[in-house]
Amino acid sequence: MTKKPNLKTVAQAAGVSVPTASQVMRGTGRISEETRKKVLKAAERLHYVPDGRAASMRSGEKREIGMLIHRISNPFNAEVISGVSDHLEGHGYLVSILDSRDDVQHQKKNLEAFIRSSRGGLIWVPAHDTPKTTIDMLRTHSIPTVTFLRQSKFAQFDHIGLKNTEATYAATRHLIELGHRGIVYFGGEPHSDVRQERIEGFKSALKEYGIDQHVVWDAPDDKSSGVNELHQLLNQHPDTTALICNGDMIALGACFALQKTGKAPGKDLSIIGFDDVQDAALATPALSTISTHPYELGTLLAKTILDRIADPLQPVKTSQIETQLILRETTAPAT
Amino acid sequence: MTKKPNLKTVAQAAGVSVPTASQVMRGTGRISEETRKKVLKAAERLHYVPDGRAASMRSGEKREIGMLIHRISNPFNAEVISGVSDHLEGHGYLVSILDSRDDVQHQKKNLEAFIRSSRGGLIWVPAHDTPKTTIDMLRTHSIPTVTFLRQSKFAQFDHIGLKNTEATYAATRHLIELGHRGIVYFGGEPHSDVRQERIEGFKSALKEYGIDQHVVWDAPDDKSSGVNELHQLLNQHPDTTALICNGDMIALGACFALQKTGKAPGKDLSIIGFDDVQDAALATPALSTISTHPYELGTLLAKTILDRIADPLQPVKTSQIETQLILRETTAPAT
DNA sequence: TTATTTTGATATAACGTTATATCAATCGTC
DNA sequence: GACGATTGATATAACGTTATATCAAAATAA
Repeated sequence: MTKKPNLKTVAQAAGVSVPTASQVMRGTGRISEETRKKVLKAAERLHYVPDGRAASMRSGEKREIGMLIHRISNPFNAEVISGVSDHLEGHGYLVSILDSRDDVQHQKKNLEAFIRSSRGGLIWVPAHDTPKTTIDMLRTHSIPTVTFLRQSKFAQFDHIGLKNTEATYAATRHLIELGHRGIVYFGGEPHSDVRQERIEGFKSALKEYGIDQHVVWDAPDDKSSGVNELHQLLNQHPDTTALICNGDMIALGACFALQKTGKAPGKDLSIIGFDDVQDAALATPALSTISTHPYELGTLLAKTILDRIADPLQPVKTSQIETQLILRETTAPAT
Repeated sequence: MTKKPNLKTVAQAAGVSVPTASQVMRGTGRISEETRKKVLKAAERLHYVPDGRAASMRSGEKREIGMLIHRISNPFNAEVISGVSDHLEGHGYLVSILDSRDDVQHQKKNLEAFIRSSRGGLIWVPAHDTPKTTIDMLRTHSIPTVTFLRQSKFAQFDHIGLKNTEATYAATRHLIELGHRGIVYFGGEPHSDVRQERIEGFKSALKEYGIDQHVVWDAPDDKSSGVNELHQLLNQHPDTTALICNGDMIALGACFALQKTGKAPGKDLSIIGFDDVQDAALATPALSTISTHPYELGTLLAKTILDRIADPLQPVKTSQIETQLILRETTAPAT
């Protein structure tokens, strides 16, 4: 087993100096065609691959961007990742993913390791209740950072969010115009800022139509919680005719629970989800929902962090992604 | 904005030499309590974080393990990742994920960047039709590598797979004992080795009971393909009474398609999935399926790569994870 | 011809760590 | 009180690159 080749090995094999070999590998400097070929041939023969650590340490360039997100298996996030990767790989970056599991302890550990590893930038969904110390740690090391979905309370990072308030406003308004009055906001954690924005839109639509009272039901954003909590909700608020859900998974769970009791989503209870995951369109009945544009969000994230890296001192930017109300089979006029 | 602190800064602030500061930070060497405190205080005050690149380059230790997988959003993979991370984080490693999207081009790019970045090891699901050149690249740089799920044809890496053949053998046998004779293997790509193993078990069970003829139906492993292809399958093979599916998603798709025509999974057609994703238990009717143990798989992967790193020359190891047939509501005696 | 620029390469130092060797000072031992 | 052992620190070099400065030789200009 031969030792791992480095520039020195290559240079010796090609009969040139180390800096010359370096220049050939990077295509910089003034190099004659003859020596260029010699070096490339030697590199090829030895299977030389440059050591990114050394290169990065000396040049200061970091060719890797990290994403730290709350749930890696979330299909929405997977689409965002695709958008980010496609764009950044085109610019010569490697994109790697860390999973915080929405847990501040994991997140802290990950960020510490992240800082040690000296990556070029961070695309981040802050975990719920991220403490100020964690933010400070990032700020201190002045790492180019863009957050998405959730915005940190404490620090000024570039941010790209969804038009949450507009989205639920439009959805609620649509339900009201279908004649619904008993509309409940279903799902999400009480302390979530994103959810707060959505409830904002929900409430303002109700208010606009003179409905002052509103019901918000807390529940985790997954399918099983939709299944488990629906009946409790309906028992406690029997005049409910429609749900605005905090996510598609809990909405689909609610659909299942409803069907189990012989009732039909749409006909007996109108349900609107959020995210437009693949299953939403495939479910029976197909779920009405709010579509965001995760791939485009990813592209925008990539552009934003490249801008931030290019000019770390520019003012902080915030943008919002448009959403779209998609009406399928789980929404119908109130009876 | 102050410059990023390094060991030199810290050492100066504490009035000691650089090596001393280094030893304090790592807790090695002989250091008096007094200087230890001085250095730690200075480090704290300056928010010092060591540069992992430099440390790794000098010491040869790599504290980061990469996972390169085919679909990051697959819930099965998400569980595996949890298992790997929990174990390796306990050993001081950072686990980062790359997504190959099951595309050999993406995979190649990712691996090249991976090699440049000098990580400590690779946990890998090779993309379909991974070419020999890609394998050779990995071999040449002697990166500790463990594959899972899919085994490379060309190279000898440590590998952890599922007991695919046993799993489908047991499932098929169960269906036969329920009286089924028209059993079809549904889903998967023709050139998949994993699938081939599963078909092996399927066929050998049939053979054991004197059923020589068998039907295998190719189809992508997702829900929509289950929905779309079921009727075609049933038209072409009207005597089908049971399906062994290549994955839960296509199985759930088949359930939906069946229900849409007024028939009932279990009663009119027995269906068994593979993976036991969260939705399998929540669906109506609940899906009978084969459970693998993704978290345990992850733990085993972590242990395996640690062993490989500790002793790169030890013989290649291969193991298989047990599976478990889980009977829910989509399997019933043949009528 | 001599002076000047261009070409193609190299020498040297630096990035931020850690491994190894070394060293003075303190300690214990007989 | 002379000797070796231990303690607590440091000097030096090395990891594999790249930035900068330098330099001889060839080409061009005056």
